[in-house]
Amino acid sequence: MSKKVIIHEKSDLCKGRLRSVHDTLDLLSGKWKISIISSLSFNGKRRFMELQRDVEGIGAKMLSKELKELEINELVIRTVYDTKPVTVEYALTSYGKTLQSVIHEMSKWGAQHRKRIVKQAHDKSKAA
Amino acid sequence: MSKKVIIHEKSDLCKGRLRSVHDTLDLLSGKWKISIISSLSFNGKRRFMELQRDVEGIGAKMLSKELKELEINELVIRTVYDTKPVTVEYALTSYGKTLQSVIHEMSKWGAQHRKRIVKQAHDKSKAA
DNA sequence: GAAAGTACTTTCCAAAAAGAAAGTGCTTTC
DNA sequence: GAAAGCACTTTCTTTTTGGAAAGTACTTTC
Repeated sequence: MSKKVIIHEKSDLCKGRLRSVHDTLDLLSGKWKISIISSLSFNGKRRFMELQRDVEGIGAKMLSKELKELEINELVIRTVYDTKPVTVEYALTSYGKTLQSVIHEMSKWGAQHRKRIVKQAHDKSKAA
Repeated sequence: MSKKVIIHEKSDLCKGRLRSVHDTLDLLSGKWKISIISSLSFNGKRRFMELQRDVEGIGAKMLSKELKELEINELVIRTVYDTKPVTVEYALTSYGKTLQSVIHEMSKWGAQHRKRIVKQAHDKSKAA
């Protein structure tokens, strides 16, 4: 159950930073993780089906796989309630919330990049 | 030549942030981009073969593909010198350098995450 | 008692990504 | 003139990823 914690191996001094960036990147990559984290961060606790409805387009298999990976990395906790039938709730851990600074930086850069690309496209169409 | 600028479509208000994060993530994803950026950031200008030696394991096809994507997104400039045979140099653009804040956040988080995971593994082996 | 809902897992398949190897065209070095 | 270096591209094969559909098991509602 613990092999999905991807950690990159390299020896050099300067390569430590590279490895760290890759570790973070791998944790967030895949089409769905950011959307899942975002829903959890916005809504607090969420059940499987709720998440599936939040994250449009995701199938049960993918959702279950992504949640497992997030759980292994301790970003998300899964709580099972002994009701009939069982209720399962997912939530960000407080550790998961520490990712928010990273996500915020990415969001800021991404927003500004989009503006740049759109402006560029606009300028090009003018030139023609 | 300009279709590789990946921009996600979604309508909602809150989804704008999601889209921005995905834009950034897509730009940096793939096994090699971060390593290429890192070599360029450390060494300044670099030629194709130098990069291939810097980034261990990368093949010519991948290197050329990744460089093209970075170029399209204006993170890297490619300069051809009219020597015989031609000399080609790659370098980060000043815009490319603006990514450094994002990369730095990822690096910080990744380093601390690794510590956490290693400590956890250590604690577990003790308990056994 | 049939349908629908929750929480998944399993199987099967198609598409995409990645790597290995060879090829191109030109030049300098031995 | 053979070999090797630069900067790639092309082709072919393998691996990985992702999705659709069905299945499991249990329960509440009509």
